[in-house]
Amino acid sequence: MPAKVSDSTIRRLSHYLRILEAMARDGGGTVSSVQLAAAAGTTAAQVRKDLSLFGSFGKRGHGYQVAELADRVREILGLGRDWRVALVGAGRIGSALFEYADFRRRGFHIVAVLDVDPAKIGERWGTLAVEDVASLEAALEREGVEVLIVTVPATEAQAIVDRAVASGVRGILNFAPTQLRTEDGVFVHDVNMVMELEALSFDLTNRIPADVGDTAD
Amino acid sequence: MPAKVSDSTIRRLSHYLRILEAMARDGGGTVSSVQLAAAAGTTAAQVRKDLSLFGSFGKRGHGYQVAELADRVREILGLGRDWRVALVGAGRIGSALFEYADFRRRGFHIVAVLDVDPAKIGERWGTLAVEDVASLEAALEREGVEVLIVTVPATEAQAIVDRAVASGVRGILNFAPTQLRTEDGVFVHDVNMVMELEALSFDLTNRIPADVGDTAD
DNA sequence: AGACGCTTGTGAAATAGTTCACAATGCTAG
DNA sequence: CTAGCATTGTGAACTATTTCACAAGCGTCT
Repeated sequence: MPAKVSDSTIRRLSHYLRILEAMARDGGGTVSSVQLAAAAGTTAAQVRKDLSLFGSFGKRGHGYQVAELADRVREILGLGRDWRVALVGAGRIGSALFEYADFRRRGFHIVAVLDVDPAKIGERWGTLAVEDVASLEAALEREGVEVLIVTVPATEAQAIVDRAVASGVRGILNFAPTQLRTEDGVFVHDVNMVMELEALSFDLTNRIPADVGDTAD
Repeated sequence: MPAKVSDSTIRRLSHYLRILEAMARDGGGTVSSVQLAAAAGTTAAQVRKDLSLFGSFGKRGHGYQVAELADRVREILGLGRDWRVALVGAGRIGSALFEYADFRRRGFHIVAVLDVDPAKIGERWGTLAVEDVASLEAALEREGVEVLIVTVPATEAQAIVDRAVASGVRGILNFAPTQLRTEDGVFVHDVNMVMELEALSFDLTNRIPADVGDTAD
């Protein structure tokens, strides 16, 4: 593994992978960096640079073998295995994620669902029963959970994450709109829909192509 | 408006805003860039640089007035108004977003919900009825929609977006895992949960602090 | 009123990320 | 077996973003 891989490179690899899988379904044999870049909305040089960080996967003059490159990217991203995931927060968003087929398809298996709400505890979700978040540690250890999906209110997220980390969780997908603090070696990725809407609001307000001047301020 | 504002700056402003609002609730009078940076997980210089792009909001020696800075940031982000939003895709995720209080709180009002599924069309969602996506244009024009939230399958997203853009939509929050193509002046922001999980998978696999060597490849 | 302490606002330096441009092939055809 | 074509892999140039470091204030205290 190269010492320095930027976050944007990883995100692009994930994007390439989705495209490569679609191409593989369409029976595609080879892709050039130019084609892959066009599909991903980036440049050919960027594609080649991204891939070359991890090895030499193409053939000069011919491009990349679609199926093989997909395998390599999957391997780089660590998707060659299954991940055991616990979902904390059995609300609307949690429920939507639980049903989200793309997670399972990528090897992320939700093996426990927890909530504080007594009305929810005991509900059957697929083959699982919603458990009391009081027994978080027990559930995480029982199921060998490594990744936590957090969809609880912002005020409760930190406490839950602290407990989960103490129980061995090392990766967190955080939907709570709060800045989580964790020790080194624990990775947190945020999904913040409000932030994206606000960025959209900024664009619509300030990045209008022509006319609006820069008279403000 | 300054000519060049990076996307990361905007995302941080959104983050600052959330922190400032929490501080305002706690009655906080002033913040220094150091305090704000600590809360946001960035540096004081970064905070000052971000803010200074838009004006001079602090007082030397004393920091920023919490309530006032929050107002300014809200204004920068274009949040001083309400946005009329349509939701296309009345599935699990759509339903979760519809109930998501933080959207409304920020002035994003869902004024129409559409789907293709005949079983869903006509369902009551709050004060709205789910409409047939066939009448997308009519709904968008009737409600004066400017922002679209897309939670349909990847295969259908592009067609819907094309129609919406033709009907005057200029901002799109895209949950479909696909690269949307739009004309200039239309802003697309993606929320890609699978990508975040894959980035997490990469981190867990490759960024383990010590021990794992770089023997691969 | 003047000096002091604290914190902003901001050029300049440093670091990170992207694009360019081309030599190094691998493949195919003759 | 050699020439020609296409496309990779990659140092070097460029651009963007972050961090540094410090002069410019603002308010307070004596």
